Amino acid sequence: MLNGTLLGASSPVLPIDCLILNPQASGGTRLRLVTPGTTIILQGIRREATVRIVEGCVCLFQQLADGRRQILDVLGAGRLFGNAVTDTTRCSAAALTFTQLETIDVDSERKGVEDALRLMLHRSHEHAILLGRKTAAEKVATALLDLGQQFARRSSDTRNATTFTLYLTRADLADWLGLTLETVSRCLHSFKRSGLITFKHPEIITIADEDALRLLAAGQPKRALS
Amino acid sequence: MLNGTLLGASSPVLPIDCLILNPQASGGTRLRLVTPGTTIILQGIRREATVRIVEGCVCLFQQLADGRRQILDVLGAGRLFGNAVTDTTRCSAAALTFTQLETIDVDSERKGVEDALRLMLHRSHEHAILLGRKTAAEKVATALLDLGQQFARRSSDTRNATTFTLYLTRADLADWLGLTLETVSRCLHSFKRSGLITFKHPEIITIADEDALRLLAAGQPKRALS
DNA sequence: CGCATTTTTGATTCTTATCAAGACGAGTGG
DNA sequence: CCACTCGTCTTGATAAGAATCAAAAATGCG
Repeated sequence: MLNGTLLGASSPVLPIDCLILNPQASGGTRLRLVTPGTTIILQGIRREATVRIVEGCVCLFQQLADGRRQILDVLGAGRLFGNAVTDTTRCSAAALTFTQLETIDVDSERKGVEDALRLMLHRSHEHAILLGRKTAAEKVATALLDLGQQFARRSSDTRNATTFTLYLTRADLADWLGLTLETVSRCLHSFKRSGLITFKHPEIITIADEDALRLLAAGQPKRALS
Repeated sequence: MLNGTLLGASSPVLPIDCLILNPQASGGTRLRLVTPGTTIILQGIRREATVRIVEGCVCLFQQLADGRRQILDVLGAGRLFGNAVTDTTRCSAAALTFTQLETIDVDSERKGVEDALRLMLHRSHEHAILLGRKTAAEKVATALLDLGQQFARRSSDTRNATTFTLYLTRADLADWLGLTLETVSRCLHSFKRSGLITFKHPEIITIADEDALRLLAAGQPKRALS
């Protein structure tokens, strides 16, 4: 386990921490704990280099030569990634929080792998319409709903408001949504002022008015946001 | 075969011609010819509703409630689509030219279906970085290279210039690239003026300087385009 | 507490969208 | 054969949304 190995330091956004996971060489160990900011490299061309997220949050991303980054998906507990599901030669994965990974046996979990692949494609298609055809506010609203669903905490709250930890920074959100971090920040504050969401700490978000957020995300006939 | 059935006429961009392909009911016929503008509906929840493009061009697209459209992929000969590969409840397919489709047997072509699914995901990821992080010129350049590869004609040309039929209109290109048709038109003319491409008819494109186009598509250090 | 990072906020610029005519081409019918 | 029409494409003027640039505020960490 080579945590701290320097790799791809050419880009400012790529974290220097880097974990090389080689399921073949790992022997008996099936579980790994990964620290935030770690870039996960799955070695081995074979489909066996595939893991399941037991707990935590991982993002899949791709980069252009000049450093522009696009986050392709944000994965929570239960999601799979690796060679059986994604082309790891083209895209990388990074842990956004302390994350526990479990190496899986692709042959005995054939069905799970296929479902993961389909889910990945389906989410990718949804992401395409978001990137290509939604406005900044619609993008951020869509992202919040998605993350709320994937990372919702057990809420002891009065209403059915969902609260979740935003493992992504504003810059990560921007790279996911095809925006800049300033625009993301402005959208979030606009939502806050409008009472759609609430947050005291910038990474603990509560969705206060899910219906309104859902309308916004779907591109409702525009109503002014303050 | 119900060619001409009215369906989804709510949207102005959706063609009124519509073919409902139901592989189960079709009996022995395996080949279908589809006319340009036809929206292809693959019936049946089962994975069997899957076809291979023998010849022609099909686009996969998705729409927002208010009519905004995002083309997810443009498929040429050899590509598969349908329930085994894409979620047909969420996205539709439309023929962009006379297209011959062949119903395939998903069980006997297990490997081919899996490869098609992987290709679809890979292209979707490339598309995401295009939509989210590339400029208009980079988007159009990338699209031209992709289409040139998929739809290249046998060229008896002197140089290694590739010529291809652009089955997509400017509006289609715009919906694929997350732009407007005017911006697409302006980019194409800018490329023409710069000598990267050539066209007399707006739908027959010749890539004159593929290397330069490739640099542009990859986001080279910006050099002014006239 | 002080430093580094992230986030917020403001002012300004720039890219691309929008709006608005024309131009071109293909097909139609007189 | 030639106006006429329709759809697509081109081109220009203007507007809007988001990016960029810049700096202050908040947060977290050692």
